[in-house]
Amino acid sequence: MPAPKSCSQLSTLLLIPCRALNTKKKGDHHHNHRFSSKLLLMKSSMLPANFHIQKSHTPDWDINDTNVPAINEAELNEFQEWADGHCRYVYNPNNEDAKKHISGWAMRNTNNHNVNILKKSCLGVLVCSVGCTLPNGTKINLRPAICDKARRKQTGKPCPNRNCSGGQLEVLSCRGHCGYPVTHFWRHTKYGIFFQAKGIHDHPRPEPKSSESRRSLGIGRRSKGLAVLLARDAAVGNKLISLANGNKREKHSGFKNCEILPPPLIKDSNSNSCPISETPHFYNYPNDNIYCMSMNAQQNNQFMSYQNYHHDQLMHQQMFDESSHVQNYSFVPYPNNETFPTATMPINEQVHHQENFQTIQSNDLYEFLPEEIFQLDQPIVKSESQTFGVNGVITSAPSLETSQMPFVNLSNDLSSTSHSFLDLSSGQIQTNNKYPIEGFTLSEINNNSNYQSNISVNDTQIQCKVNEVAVYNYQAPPETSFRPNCAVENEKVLKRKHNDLEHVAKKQHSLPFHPNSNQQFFPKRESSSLFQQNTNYYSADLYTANFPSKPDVYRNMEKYNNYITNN
DNA sequence: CGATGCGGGTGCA
DNA sequence: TGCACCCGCATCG
Repeated sequence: MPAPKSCSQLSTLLLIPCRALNTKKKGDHHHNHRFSSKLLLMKSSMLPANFHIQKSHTPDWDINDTNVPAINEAELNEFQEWADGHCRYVYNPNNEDAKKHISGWAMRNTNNHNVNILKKSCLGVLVCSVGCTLPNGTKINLRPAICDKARRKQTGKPCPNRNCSGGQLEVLSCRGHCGYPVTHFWRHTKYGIFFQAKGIHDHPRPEPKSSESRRSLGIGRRSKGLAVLLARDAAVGNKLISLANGNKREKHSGFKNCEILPPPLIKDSNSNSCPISETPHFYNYPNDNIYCMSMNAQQNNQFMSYQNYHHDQLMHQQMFDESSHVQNYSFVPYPNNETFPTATMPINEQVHHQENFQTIQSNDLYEFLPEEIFQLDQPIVKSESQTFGVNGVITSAPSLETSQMPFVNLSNDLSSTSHSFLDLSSGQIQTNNKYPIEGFTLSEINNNSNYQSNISVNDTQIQCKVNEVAVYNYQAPPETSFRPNCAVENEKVLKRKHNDLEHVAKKQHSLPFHPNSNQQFFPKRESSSLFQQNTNYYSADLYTANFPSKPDVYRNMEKYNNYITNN
């Protein structure tokens, strides 16, 4: 393994107890035997953003332990509304939120046939089926109803964004735990309310319950007057929150405190969780990393938006799933320097957790006209001049108009003509001047021992550009695209992705073939003179790769020709 | 009406 | 056997 480069900036090597990363399912004996009692040497960048080692004074426990430890009052945690990642907390038994098992995530009760432990699973988030964009650039991220019946009523309803044409609400399900929904466990003892979460949400946050009530006031029915009032209220409120609360919100964010803990003292052979690689780097929707829009936090117009859900982007997501572990990582000093001073996190984790960014929930923005937004305060600006810096700090807002499938803007440098890309069929990073691939920095790959075996690259940090897209030589999911030693789960994930793609395919129903490469692709609506013409395509080979039995569905040269003609 | 919790039951691995 | 998930029921606000 080569010596890490630029460690001070990018990563640190850490010894992590495997149990700290959670073990494999019981049935996966191979994994258990191989990892459960060992230490792993890992790059910190490969760890979840919310990973840090618990302080030693906190007792170890697992929610399924026969006996959970007694907890001193001093060891109780503050309530985490947005707990994410594998984490455990013990709340004060009198904490009202904990008593109600509240979560910002839409969690529904799941019967685990254990009267002592309440189990809940995440329902994901309601999104627009066409991935429309609200006037302020955010996406629809509504809270799914917990009740199945009510949720069924929600889905299929017209997108509440009045600027959306034809979109319907649909559930973006959570698959953050081995392809299954993230689960929360609650257990009450006289010492405290024990909480444990398994999995990392791979979808945007839904609107919190607190804002949900607004919908019942009529916003959802597009009652403009009230909606504008409430939207105004919401936007101002968000600004005020960002101003007034500052770090305070961190306490409730799940960003700061979410921990992956050392193994329980009482080994629980029944515990079910994913192995080390269950991080967004491996298979979470990597398009969390794209189309993130944020503002300068110090200008009080900060907000975050996932922008990540669009059916088009599922394609992109699939493409990037295979290389998600080599996407741009960012270096973020961990809030608690005592415990984990050099944690790194990918951008998407920042988006998940960084509370410098406020979420404007879409329900606050029904009927939200740009001019109305701009009347509120400073405009919610999108700037193309700002960038995602090398260290991954989000400071840019990719153009919402010019890029049909926007990417993280990684660079201001638009002059580069040489690009590297990951050839998934060979596992090799290749360089040419024709087919760049976006969204990762090669220095991360270089330093990544987990994935380095078949990858050799220059020590050049390649940064790709907004609007620049790659013909993607997709053949088949490589081994490294999934969790190592987790074949069963990988298969599940693949199956679900397959279903996703099928879903996408039905909606897209046609993709053209690239005239020169015989690959399918997503055409761009607008081509930029900055880039070579041939790079302005999204490959869709993965469609045929995933649906070898029905390639015809995606072949429609006529449509492509029409497209070329019209554009 | 929907959130929440409980629990019987099924299918899968 | 453990887990995800479905369903119905009851309670509560």
